[in-house]
Amino acid sequence: MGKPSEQRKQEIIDATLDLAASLGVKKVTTQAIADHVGIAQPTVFRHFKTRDAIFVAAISSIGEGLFRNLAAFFSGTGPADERLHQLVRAQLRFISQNKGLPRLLFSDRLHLESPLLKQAVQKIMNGYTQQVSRMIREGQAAGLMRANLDAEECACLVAALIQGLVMRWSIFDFDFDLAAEAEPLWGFIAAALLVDGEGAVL
Amino acid sequence: MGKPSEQRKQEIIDATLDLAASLGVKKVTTQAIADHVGIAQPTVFRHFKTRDAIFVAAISSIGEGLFRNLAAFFSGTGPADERLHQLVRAQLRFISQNKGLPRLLFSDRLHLESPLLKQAVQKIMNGYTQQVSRMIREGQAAGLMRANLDAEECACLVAALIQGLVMRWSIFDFDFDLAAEAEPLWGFIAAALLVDGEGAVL
DNA sequence: TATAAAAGTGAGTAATTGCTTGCAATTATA
DNA sequence: TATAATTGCAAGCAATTACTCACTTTTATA
Repeated sequence: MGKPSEQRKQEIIDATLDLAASLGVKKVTTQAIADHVGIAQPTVFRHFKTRDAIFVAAISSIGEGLFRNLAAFFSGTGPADERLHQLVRAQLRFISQNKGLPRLLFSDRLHLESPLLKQAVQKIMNGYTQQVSRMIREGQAAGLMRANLDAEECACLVAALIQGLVMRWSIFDFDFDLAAEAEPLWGFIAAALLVDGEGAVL
Repeated sequence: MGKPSEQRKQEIIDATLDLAASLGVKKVTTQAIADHVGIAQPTVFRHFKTRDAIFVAAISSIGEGLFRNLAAFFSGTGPADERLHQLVRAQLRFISQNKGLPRLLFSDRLHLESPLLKQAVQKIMNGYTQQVSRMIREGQAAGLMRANLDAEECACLVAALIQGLVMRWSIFDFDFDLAAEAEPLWGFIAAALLVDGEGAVL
């Protein structure tokens, strides 16, 4: 009967993310996945009904991984500004170790071909901005962040900053240290959000 | 002899951008381009050696269009902060009218398949951040922007903000008014960069 | 108007690739 | 051990698609 289904599924997902990182989404054919896992190509379809379903599962898997990594900062107990700082750092670190994420994020498979895949990403992004805007409101309530800011709008822009940075990283072939960008990035965000932000050093 | 080559080339480029905007890059087949222009599919290859060459030409064309739209703000005579504000506004307006740009930008064709295409984009991005960092240095010299900021780093982050916003726009099916985001976006940038930024209303 | 070059096309090729099918091997369980 | 379910695979189908070729039509120009 071969390996149990759940284990194989995860192997297929991992192979997909590995291959996406190194080859790009387009080249992640079901044959390539099968070779990487070490099974025959039709066997892939024993575990996923369609190729798209594999990508949806991969996005969900990596999304869950990201949230598991960031959950501590979303709901921690320290001051909101420090938690946001740590969040940015942890997020860039996580992404720099999961290059499959930007590959999937910037694929046209996501952008028009697969509504399901897009929905999965929209869900992740909405969850993220919701958590960040909550943190910003906490920071405002504590007098740490400027009260005249629209928390939700700011959360979107913080997300945009990170995504834009990741996109630059992807376009430039992952050839700079993404995690190292956390500090100047935080300098920028702090300057924009914090009450005493004008003193930030970038 | 049919239409002169230069004119047909532009028609093919325009068709490519139109189709990319409405269908996504993957579905821009040479057949679809030919249909859209009103010629036979092999005729496309009279004007471009390969399909990739069409995409490279399309990116270059839209990049030139963008710079033509922004040139006035790069080298204007007014205060640097006002020019940057207008730049952001003009850029979002231009992109919102050229949806083919994000489609190409977020395609995996760009991200791994076609080194030439990626090079074209890298060139555009480098030119952009160079101009913006020059503006920021002008703003610093005029005492408008915080002197302790690294102009180049800030320029990258401004670019990242816009790209991230455009990406969000693309992922959410172009379903909000991108141009309208210019003002809150500028509020955020102003808060981060300007000497009196702490008073900015977002 | 004659000519050559360029633009255009119908028909076809080769390669890729998602997915199916019929059948064999393996394993859980009764 | 017998049975049923699941996992696995070799072979192949059907569709797509970038690109070629032999040939015709159009146009510039000498």
